[in-house]
Amino acid sequence: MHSLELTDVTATDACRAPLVRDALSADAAELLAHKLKALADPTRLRLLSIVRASQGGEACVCDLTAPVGLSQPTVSHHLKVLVDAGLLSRTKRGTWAYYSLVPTALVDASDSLQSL
Amino acid sequence: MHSLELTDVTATDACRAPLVRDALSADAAELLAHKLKALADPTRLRLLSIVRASQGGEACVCDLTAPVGLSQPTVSHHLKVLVDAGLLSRTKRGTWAYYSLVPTALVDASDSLQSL
DNA sequence: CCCGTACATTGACGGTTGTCAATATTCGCT
DNA sequence: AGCGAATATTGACAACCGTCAATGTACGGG
Repeated sequence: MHSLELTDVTATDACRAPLVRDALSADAAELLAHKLKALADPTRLRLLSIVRASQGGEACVCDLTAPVGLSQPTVSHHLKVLVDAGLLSRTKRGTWAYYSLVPTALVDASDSLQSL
Repeated sequence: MHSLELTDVTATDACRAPLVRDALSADAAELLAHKLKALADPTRLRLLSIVRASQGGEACVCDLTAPVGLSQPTVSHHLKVLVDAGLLSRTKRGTWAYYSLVPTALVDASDSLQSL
C-alpha cells in the first residue's frame, strides 16, 4: 500500500524547506515592482495624497508645486511617473492639466501586496 | 460681526483647488516611502513570497539563492534590506540563518497605501 | 585543532533616479 | 499675429542601487 516512499529525503541534515504553495513568478514580480517603484518616493506619495484630498478629487500642477516645495519641472516629472504606472490620469482643460486618481489603482496595488 | 473676510480670494480665475481633508505629512511620506522602497524590487518581492510559501513560514539563505538565480552575497544583501525595513525577521540556528515574515508588516504597508 | 559549510561584509562598477536650469510647446486672450 | 501663462521636455549632474568577486566570520564535525 505504501508504493511511493520517494518523497521526503533531503530533509534530515540540510535546510531545504519545501514550498507549501507556489511563490510569485518572475514576471509577476517585475510587474508589481514597477508599480511599487512609482509609489516608493516620498514626493510622489504626497502628490497622490494631495490629489486625493483635493476638491473634486483632482488638482493641476500649479496646485501641487507649492505644497511639495519642488520646481515645476520636477513635479511634472513625478506626475508623469505616476501616470505611466497607472496610478493617476491626466485631463487637459484649457491651459491646465488636471490629475486625478485612477479609481481602483491603489486598492489593486494594496491587494497584490497582501497576497504575496 | 463679520470682521475677518480675508479668507477665500484666489478662487475665481485660477486653478487653486482647496483641500477637502489634509494630506500626508512630509514625515509620514518619508516613512512610508522607505518601507515601499524595500518592496519595490522584483527580487525582494520574490524572496518575500518564497519565504511566505515555505514550510513553517521560514527559509534560510541556501533555500533562496537557487530560486531567484542570484549570487549568495546579493541574496543576503536583499534580505538585509527587508529586515531593516521591518518586513522580515532573522533567527540564527546553528550555521543557518532563517528568515520569516514579520506578522502584520505586509498588511500594515497595504493599509497605509489605501488610506493615502 | 582544523577543515568545510553557511552566511555576512567590503569594494568596485555600471545603471537608474531625483533634481534643477534652460528651453520648447500649447493654449487663451487681446 | 503676438504675448503671457501653464505645462512638458531636454540635458546635465550628483546620489543612490543592484550585482558580483573576493574576503571575512562563525559554527559544527572529524
